[in-house]
This record gives sequence, C-alpha cells and structure tokens, in this order.
Amino acid sequence: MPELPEVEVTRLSFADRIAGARVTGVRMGKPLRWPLGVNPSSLVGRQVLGVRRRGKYLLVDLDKGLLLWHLGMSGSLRFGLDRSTPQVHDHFDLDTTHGLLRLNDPRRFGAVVYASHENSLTAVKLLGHLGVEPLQGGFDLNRFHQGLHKRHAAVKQVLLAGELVVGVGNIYASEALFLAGIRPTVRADRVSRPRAEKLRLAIIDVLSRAVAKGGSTLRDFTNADGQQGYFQLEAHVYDRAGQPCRACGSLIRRIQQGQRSTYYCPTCQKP
DNA sequence: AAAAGCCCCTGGATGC
DNA sequence: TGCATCCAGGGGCTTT
Repeated sequence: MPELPEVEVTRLSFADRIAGARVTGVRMGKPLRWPLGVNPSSLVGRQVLGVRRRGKYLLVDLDKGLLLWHLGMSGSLRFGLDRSTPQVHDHFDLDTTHGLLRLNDPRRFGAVVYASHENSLTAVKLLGHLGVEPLQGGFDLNRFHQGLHKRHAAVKQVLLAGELVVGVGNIYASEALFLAGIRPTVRADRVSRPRAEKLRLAIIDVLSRAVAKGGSTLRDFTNADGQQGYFQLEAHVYDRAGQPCRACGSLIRRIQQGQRSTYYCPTCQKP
C-alpha cells in the first residue's frame, strides 16, 4: 500500500499530536514481519519526542531509543482517543497519554521494530542502504544520473530498489516514468542525462502532488485520522491497462517486471 | 557485485 | 453457492 506519499501523509496526520506523550502501554496482536526486539513493557514510561520519516519507514523517537514502523503492503495507522476493542487486523497498539497509536495490517508485511539508537545494528540493517530523500534537497542530477549509469537493470526496477532514491513504489514508479516519457523497460545505464533530469523532476513532482492530495487510496489506505487520499484519481497509467492514455489515446499496457505489474503508454513513453 | 527469484500473509475480484 | 485462480501499494534474503 504505502509509498512515500502515504507514509508522509500518515506522519503529518499525527506527529504533532503524539509529540510529548508518555507511553502507557503496549499491546501486540499476531506476529508482524519482524519481532519488536525489546520487552514491550520496558517501553512504558518513555516519552515520545517526535515522528520522522526515512523512505517508507516512520521513526518514532523516544527519550530513549526509537521505534521503526513500516506499513508493508496493507498497513495503516490510526491515532486518537478511541480505545475501542482491537479488530482482527489490529496487530500493534502503542498507548500514550495523548492517545492510542494503532497499526492495522491485514497481510502483516509491516513491522514495528525497536532500535536503541539510530546507528544501532538493527536500525542500520533496515535503513543503512537507503538512497536519498527525493523531497528534501540532496536529490541532485549528478548523483542520480551517475547512479543510474552503474545499473544494468530496467530503470523501473532500479527506482523500486530504493538505493538511489527512496519512497518510489509501484504506483509512483509507473507514474513518474510516464511523466518523464521513459519506457519502464529501458536499462538504467541507457538513460541519458537529459532524460535522467526529466525523471528526477517527474519523481519530485508526482510525489509532492500525491502528498498534497492525501496519498492514493486504492482499496483501504487512510491517514491516522481515517481520511482517505485522492491521488489515484489523477493516475495516468497505474491500474489503467486497456484504457486510453489521457495524453494521446493509445491503450495503456500492463507488463510484469520482477513479479510486479508495470503500466505504461506505448506511444508517450519511448524505449 | 549486481540481478533475478522467492517468500512472508490475507482478502477481494473474477471465472467456472 | 462453492471453489479455484489471480492479483494486490514492500522488501529482505537467497540463489544465480
């Protein structure tokens, strides 16, 4: 589910409200992707300093240590004073003096992991290989183009890997490549510098517009207030196989790349 | 070293 | 109605 826009929209919807709260309890449902890595009761009494984002991870900073939250494919967070009985897919609750932070994740590809420091072995294993943040400066053309130049895989695969630039998942990779006019199957090292610049700008553009629209709600994404996103209504290619391109009328195609679907316009996107 | 495949898991849509 | 099949927003790990 959640790519950078959805994770950022989630963060924005509760970060200010949870900051300063004290942890009053932890409840865990079915196991998530990874174990928490600490005795849950040891978190009680700690203070929440704030919430940051790194790629698709949310970092909940505590006065001692931090919690890394990942929403996987189907996760979403809620934060508020509603402490009603957990539903079947509510698998992690962090109760605080300011409200309850609850992870709902049907497929359980998500995780909540404790790290003692940002440079701890645990944190580095999950965050250490991540590329630059596309919406926070530092995403410059030279590094991006050089990075692409070293890869022989398809450009869409390189975007998804998140080692050059983070946060671009299956929806926004297809959308950014459409906006840049680049066929997803083009080898990364064959992307010229001018096309790399188009792609860089398209990534920034599509991700920031998606954040402004509250993310994409394909089936069940909501922010921590329960509000859905509307960017999916503006998708040019994602999930539009067989439908006419909004720009040229050609029929949008769907192909498989690395066990994921890719969508593109055969006319607007050049090999 | 990099690329390609393999899984983890549940549920909704579709087809017979 | 039931059952089988396919598909889904991710990503670490193992195998080539």
